[in-house]
Amino acid sequence: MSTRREAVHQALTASSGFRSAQDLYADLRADGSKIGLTTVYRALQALSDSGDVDVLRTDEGEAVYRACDTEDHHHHLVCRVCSTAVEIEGPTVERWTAEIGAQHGFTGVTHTVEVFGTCAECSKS
Amino acid sequence: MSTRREAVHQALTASSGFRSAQDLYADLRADGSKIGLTTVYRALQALSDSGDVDVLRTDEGEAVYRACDTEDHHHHLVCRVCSTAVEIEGPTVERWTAEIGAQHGFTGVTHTVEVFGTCAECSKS
DNA sequence: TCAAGTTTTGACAACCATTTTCGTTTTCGC
DNA sequence: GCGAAAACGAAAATGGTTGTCAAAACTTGA
Repeated sequence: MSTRREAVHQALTASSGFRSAQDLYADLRADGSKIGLTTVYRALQALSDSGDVDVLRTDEGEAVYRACDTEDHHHHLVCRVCSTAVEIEGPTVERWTAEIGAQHGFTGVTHTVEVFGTCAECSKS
Repeated sequence: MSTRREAVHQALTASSGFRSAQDLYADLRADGSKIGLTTVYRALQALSDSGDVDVLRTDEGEAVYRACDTEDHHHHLVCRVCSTAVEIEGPTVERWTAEIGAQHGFTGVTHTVEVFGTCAECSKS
């Protein structure tokens, strides 16, 4: 893993939430790095290809990334104020989606599940 | 509801799957309509604001729309080949996501759940 | 240590879906 | 019909993301 890719990965790990490529670029530049925006995109592409980071799309269509603890299949509970995310697992949903697919004769069934809310911290204000 | 908006709504209803604004624009023009791309976007915006159509984002970040039978909260089982979608409901997921949120002290919990697969028809080939 | 080849990088331009702008056309109430 | 208000559409602007390409950095073999 090249230094630049490491830097991007580290910048991501420094946050507990989902960050956009532009966010990370701004962070890195603010830290004095001379990294280019193109390289940030390339690093994130590579990291997501290798399964080291998770990607999802905001309602506005922007791609946001997160360095998760586990590489196993999981979902997220995301705070819509501070964007902090908690990794969640759930045999319940896995079973449910598989059943739904089977019931309608679908094969190769996969799913996307994301839960949003306001975290305890942010709920205070 | 204006004529143009109706035309867009109808074009959407003609399909059982999710379509992008660009798709619908192409369809309408192919049918001889002189509608403009801007108007298609405006119509879709209005339709989704009023809850008449559902929106979701593809992996590429493109917005796709669907005219669903029910206006109630529901999810979709989407064929990744022909994009046909089946509307699904599930007390199971609703309950599960609410519990997950509560467990972590999150308030105002919502969720997005989409199931993908290859439909029976498309599985044949 | 040095030169040639390979990989990585980053400035800039290109892309493409979507939004804005703005002048024109259509619709509607009277 | 008439005029105000809403809807339209062509073209330009926006903004995230990707492609291009020459320069910089790292490898390798001698």
